[in-house]
Amino acid sequence: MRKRATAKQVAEAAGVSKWTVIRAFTPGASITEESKRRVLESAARLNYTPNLLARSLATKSTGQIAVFVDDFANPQKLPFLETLTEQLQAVGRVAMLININNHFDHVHALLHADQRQVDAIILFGTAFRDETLTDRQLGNGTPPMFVLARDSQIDGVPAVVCDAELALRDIVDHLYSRGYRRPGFMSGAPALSTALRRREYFSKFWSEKGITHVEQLSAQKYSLQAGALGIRNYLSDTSGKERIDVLMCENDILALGAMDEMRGRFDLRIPEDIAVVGFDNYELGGSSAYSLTTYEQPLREMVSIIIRMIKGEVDPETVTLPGELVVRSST
Amino acid sequence: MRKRATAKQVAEAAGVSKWTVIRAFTPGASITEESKRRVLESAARLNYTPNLLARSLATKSTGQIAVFVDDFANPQKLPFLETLTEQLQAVGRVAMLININNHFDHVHALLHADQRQVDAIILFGTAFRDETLTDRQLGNGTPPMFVLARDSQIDGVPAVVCDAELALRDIVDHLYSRGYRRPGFMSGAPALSTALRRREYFSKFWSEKGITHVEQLSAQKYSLQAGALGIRNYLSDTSGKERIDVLMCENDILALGAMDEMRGRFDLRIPEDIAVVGFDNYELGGSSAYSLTTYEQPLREMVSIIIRMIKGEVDPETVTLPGELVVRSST
DNA sequence: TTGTAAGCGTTATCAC
DNA sequence: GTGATAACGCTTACAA
Repeated sequence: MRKRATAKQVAEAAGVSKWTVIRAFTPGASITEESKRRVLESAARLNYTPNLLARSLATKSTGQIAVFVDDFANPQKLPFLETLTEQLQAVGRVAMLININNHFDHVHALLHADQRQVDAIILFGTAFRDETLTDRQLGNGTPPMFVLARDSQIDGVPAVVCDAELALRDIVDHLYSRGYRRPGFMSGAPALSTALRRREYFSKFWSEKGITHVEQLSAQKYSLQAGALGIRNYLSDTSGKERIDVLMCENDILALGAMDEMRGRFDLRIPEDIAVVGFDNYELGGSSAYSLTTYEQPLREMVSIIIRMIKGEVDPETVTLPGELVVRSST
Repeated sequence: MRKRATAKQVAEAAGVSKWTVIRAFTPGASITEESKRRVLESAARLNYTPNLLARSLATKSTGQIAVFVDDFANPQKLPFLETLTEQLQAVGRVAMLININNHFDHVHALLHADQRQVDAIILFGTAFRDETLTDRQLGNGTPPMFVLARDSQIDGVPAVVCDAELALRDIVDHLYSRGYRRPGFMSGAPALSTALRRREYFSKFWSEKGITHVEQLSAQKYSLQAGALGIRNYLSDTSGKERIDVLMCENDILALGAMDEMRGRFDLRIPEDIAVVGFDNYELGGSSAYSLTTYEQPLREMVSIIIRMIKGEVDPETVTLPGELVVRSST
């Protein structure tokens, strides 16, 4: 059975009251050097550390931030999680990682996080439906929510995203200057595709260049297989001369899956037969096997801003940040 | 300001005592249907849900499991985290994701987790040094620890791992039967390499087949770049005829990095010039670009067992589980 | 079946 | 600067 020392025990050992013990552990509290020394000494001897649980109950702030994730197939989640945990911990917070896939429906997860008194909820999902969160059955007490790396369609819930308009303008400019004229766009989950707005801007900027038709491919979800299937369906149905000359995929994973399929099953050369563009700058896309042109999100800044919103240092408003085009030999 | 209804308020609204309210929310408590109905009704109206924080303080059990991660470069962490969170949540627990990289040294993280009264700690790291955790400065009250997916060198801390002996026997048998006779092994972080024991068994089984020399390559850490660098150093220093004919990498990421380098910079064919084997069965390794022979860990079972240990349903003892060889065209 | 008293380990606030 | 009182919201006895 676990047994931890409490402030009370330390107090007795040090010959002071438990409130003095608390003061010794409260930066800037008014306490004499002498008392503090004695308290810390006894504390060390008894192996005492404050119980954050009890503190949270009293202060009504847990320092715990729930992070909702629903798409573990995208390896790009990992660097985000790394940065997120790192920056949260740097300001004394900690991440509660909550899987909102399948069985764990969102409302339930929300309820659970709420019951655990988290200070905030970061929606770092991909395919979740905003509608399920819109009504927020939890009444007025719900912890503040923030959406990371996709648009928010929920009223009063701000998002921190990479600026899709800037990104797609850069991408289309690049492709146009490379001479491509028959663009295609492969989207993943329908719900997210609208939220990311990548497809929308892709079409818009092509049409500004006089190219009004963008071939639409759909992968239904975000995975290698889905990307492969998406391009396979298209290529099987379309003869060589009618094919697109460049394919933009909604993220790198789709792009990698599509590239494999194009080369492995259809013997196409990239970029000679079809060029490919992704989004995210996932590490493996940069390998010589793929050398995928892509767009990098300003991960650290995005995370940093969302944390400052949580801390209340920045007004909770949707923020879009510029990313960076990464040109490689797939275009 | 947040305001949640408390059991007391619900009690007043329902015209009962707060303990009756508790009972209505405690499965199997003795309470009349009538009381329960009235309580739940008031609770619903007031939007009441139990405060898990207060409960934890009273019960001395938080249902929170700290997961220590120090290697976010390996995408294989993601499916593990997915399974872990899924299974934890299925039994009413939740994962606290703790980054123990760089600045966040392990002892500090341990202390922090302990102060938050987590029920258990899962060490799901790669390169952490066991020594720093061995003494466990926290005294006797430390939450139980478990190591996931690598060996434990800490006294009294059990590990749940994929059986390296079985795995390497299968792998070496396979390579031998394919006719390879000049094996090389690329290891990553020195600390982990010994913990994984893959190198050790690789050499052992080759030597049982009469091949006593295994070329040792080192990548220092686990990443694409490290894998690429490791093989580059070796190939630059070794002329064609003296080269190994098969390279086993400690995990898939190293293998993918090495393959890129072998093909991109040295124009080698895989497997004709050098065959490659990885470990983990990371999804991308199965793509046609790599088609990497590898070994799959029994992820779900590993997670399941560690959770049962946490719940106390299984004795906390180190467990090794068999995985499965996945043969593809890289060998 | 239900109500009461005591306790979990802190913090906030006010006297001294 | 220090000690005391009350409170945070729940659970676990135990008594009615």
